[in-house]
Amino acid sequence: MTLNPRKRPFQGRAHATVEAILEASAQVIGSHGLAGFTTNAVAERAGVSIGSLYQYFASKDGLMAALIERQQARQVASVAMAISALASDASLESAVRALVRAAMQHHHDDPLLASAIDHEELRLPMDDRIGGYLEQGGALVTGLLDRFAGEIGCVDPDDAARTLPPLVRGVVDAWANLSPPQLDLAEAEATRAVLGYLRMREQGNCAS
Amino acid sequence: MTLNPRKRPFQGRAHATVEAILEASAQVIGSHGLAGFTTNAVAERAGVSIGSLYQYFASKDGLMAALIERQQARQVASVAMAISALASDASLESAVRALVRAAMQHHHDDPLLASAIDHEELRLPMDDRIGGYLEQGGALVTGLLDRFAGEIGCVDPDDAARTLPPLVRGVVDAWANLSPPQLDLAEAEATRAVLGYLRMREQGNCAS
DNA sequence: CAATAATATGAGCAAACCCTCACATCGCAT
DNA sequence: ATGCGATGTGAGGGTTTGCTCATATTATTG
Repeated sequence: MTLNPRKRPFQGRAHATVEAILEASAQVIGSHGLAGFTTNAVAERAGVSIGSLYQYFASKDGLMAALIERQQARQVASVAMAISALASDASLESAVRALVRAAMQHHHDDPLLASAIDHEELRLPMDDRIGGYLEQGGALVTGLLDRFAGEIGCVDPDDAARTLPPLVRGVVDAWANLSPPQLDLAEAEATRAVLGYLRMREQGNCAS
Repeated sequence: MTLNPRKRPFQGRAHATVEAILEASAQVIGSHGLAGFTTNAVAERAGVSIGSLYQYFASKDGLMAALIERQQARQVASVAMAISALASDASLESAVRALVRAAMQHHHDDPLLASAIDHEELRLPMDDRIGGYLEQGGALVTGLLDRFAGEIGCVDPDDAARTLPPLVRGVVDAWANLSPPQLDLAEAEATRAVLGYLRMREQGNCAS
């Protein structure tokens, strides 16, 4: 009944097995949705036996929890990468654009996987396991906002850090899931929304 | 293999049965997620036999498709209601606020259900069944934007109609799913984002 | 080269799954 | 009242599911 891992991989090949299982999970969900996400299907796709899967994951939900954690970590890493790659004289607009691009990558590669993780994250009790990533992501955004404190309205940085990622996510998903996907518009619209949000001045209670 | 309904309810009680099944589906998903969404569980919760369920829905996926359609229709209806309830001299801000509130209702009542529908909508081939609602919702938003054409920047109304609903959705979900939920901030942040998006003027290619 | 620990296997069990079908009940028209 | 179509029933068939465990293979250690 626990969601925690069952056994740690000590040797190299064990680590490779765990990685193959997680990658296979992402692929199965990405192509057949949560409805096709069965432990047998994952094992087959990963090219390992079902027994191996259950040596490292205590249950199907445990596997899902690990997958969520992996995706969260990747998301934070790609945002961090995008920020650190920013030129020192970058404009607010180009900074926002870079962040939007980073966010687009994951969600557009695999909208089925992204929405599945959204759902399972709500269902499973994993507050403690993703809290850290949320905090890291928040810190990255607040750090960036400080750099452009002059250009932005009176937003509370912590609020912005909570609001912006899901905002971008929602807009990007909507445009990217059209057929055919409208990636350019997705980027443009998300950027517009973020910049509009950041620059807005409320009706006067803002210390100019 | 078809997603279409199997038999139409002619008598009143049959219609009640169909409604009970759909409502039970929403409740089951809302409390146990897609993982708990089984046809037997739905029938039991609806207080009907499993046989009755399969008289009106050809398959589990067919039931899901009908549920998605129902939810979409409700969403459009509540937005239409919010718009028509607007005072004729309402400000853009109060109009946006009303729309945000309408959007908040569904997603906050049942975030698990909302995210499940998001996922299944991607997995199932139902472009033809939800296209109409998308169009209706778009028409409502463009109509509203025309009323405030002076106050807003140079947004394409069709783009805005596609961008705004998921934008609001993302922001509201993020704030409403905290524990404890921050409904006031959800409304404030979503409103801010929408107003910022609408009022923004691009860097000059806007026919003032 | 043992010997021991780590890793991998897959047949298969109990439970749950989706869905069918033969039958019972209900409501309306005549 | 009678007939007939519409509606409701639920046991259970055939399949799939999550998961275990006895066993085999591979790596590491002394």
